[in-house]
Amino acid sequence: MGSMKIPSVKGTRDFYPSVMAVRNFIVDGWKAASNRSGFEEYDGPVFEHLTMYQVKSGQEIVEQLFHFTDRGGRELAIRPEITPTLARMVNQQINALARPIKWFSVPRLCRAERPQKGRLREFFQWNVDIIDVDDPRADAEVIFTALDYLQSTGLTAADIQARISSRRLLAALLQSIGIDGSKLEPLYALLDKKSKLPCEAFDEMLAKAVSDKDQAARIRSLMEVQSPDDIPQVIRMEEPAKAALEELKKLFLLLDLMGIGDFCRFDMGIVRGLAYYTGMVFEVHAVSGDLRAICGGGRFDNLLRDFGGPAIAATGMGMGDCVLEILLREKGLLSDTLPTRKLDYYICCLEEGLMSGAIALTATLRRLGFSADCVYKTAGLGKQLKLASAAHTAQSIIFGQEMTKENRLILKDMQSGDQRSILYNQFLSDLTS
RNA sequence: GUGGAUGUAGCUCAGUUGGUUAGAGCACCAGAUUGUGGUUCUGGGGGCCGCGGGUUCGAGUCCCGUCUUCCACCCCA
Repeated sequence: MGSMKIPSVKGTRDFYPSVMAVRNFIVDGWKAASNRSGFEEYDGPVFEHLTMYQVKSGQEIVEQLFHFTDRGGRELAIRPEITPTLARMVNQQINALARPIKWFSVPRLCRAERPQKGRLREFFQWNVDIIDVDDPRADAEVIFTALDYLQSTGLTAADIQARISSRRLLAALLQSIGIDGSKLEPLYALLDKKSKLPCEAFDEMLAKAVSDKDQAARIRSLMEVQSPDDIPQVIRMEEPAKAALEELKKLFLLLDLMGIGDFCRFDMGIVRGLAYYTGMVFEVHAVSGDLRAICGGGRFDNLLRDFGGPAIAATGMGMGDCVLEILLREKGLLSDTLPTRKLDYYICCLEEGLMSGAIALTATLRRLGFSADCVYKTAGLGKQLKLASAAHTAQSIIFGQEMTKENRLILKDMQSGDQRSILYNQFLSDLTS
């Protein structure tokens, strides 16, 4: 029992300092982009009542949750997404919160799925949501914020592309073809898979889902449409479809206006598996390679209502850290030598008798707001400067014979290598002036 | 949940038809250098060869099981 080696849990990562630096690099970028677009940060608990995740999902999803019973008999689950928490929090204070609400979060999430490329059991996911803006402006801003971040990492329109469609438009078109409203949901799941399936396999599955051959043929030609403008040539547009199409066109105008038109493309094949989307849906994909989506989202106007609140519009997106990190690495946009710490001063001490002075100066520097560290043991200067270098310090302070004889310390700039001696008291007063 | 591959030092990997005491590079530590870092050279510490069982005189090597990781499927909030 005493000498058991316990392995890490399947699908989890250990964030050693060098790995943590990468995670921070990503998360800091997310937060900066959120701030640029005017989002406020929030967070919730890492576990919630299990039923919260059963509201919108079936039994299969519940099997992919880490859940447990607490000592009071409560059925709880570790959060697999933060959107239900967002809905709960917003509903709880809906009358007190200033609207529109623009919130973001970077929650740590867990899903009990089998790990594979770009998917682990514990991960981080950036979420941005806009609540109570029933206008394509909000959809455009969500897409903009995601693309603004991705551009800030150095990715270009040659690397990534946002594929955009509309659930509202798709639903209206399918219904005008004659598909019954109750059949829409299973059809969404099938259409969402189209791009991953061979043509024949898709046709076969479509034939099973839609028995009417004429309907199936029209769905096939609808899915081949390249531009929203071509839709009227394939299907006669009725009023709901016309309105949805106008809304989608307005969204693309806004994306052009925001200067990200090059990144955005209409794609009838973007459906998203989930039932709760009600309008715009989008995914950002790497142009080449076979990575899963970097991020995805859309409009879900029924969200708050489904969680017992008022019917208020909402739109948002999520971006996970796993696929993103793989892509950034592939594109050479992740340095493998990100600093794990940065110091203003590192204090080297060459004589045991000077150590108490070095300790005191280190503490003084820290209290003044500088980052500072000091050797634990006196040693050769070469070795101490090596430690200073490893600590990524801007300057080294050397306590040596100059201190003993003249009360002077040596200040060495680690970038240039230049150094000068300065009276201890002068150094201190320079800092505070 | 299903299928395939994988596992040797902290990391990346060698390791002959099964045959002495399991190797290299990188990383780490020390020395060259008792007052000058990122370079170089020399040396050192580190291994239940994933784990359990089996075959064999003998297993890192062959067989079975199991776990991990990776890949694909299911799913994808």
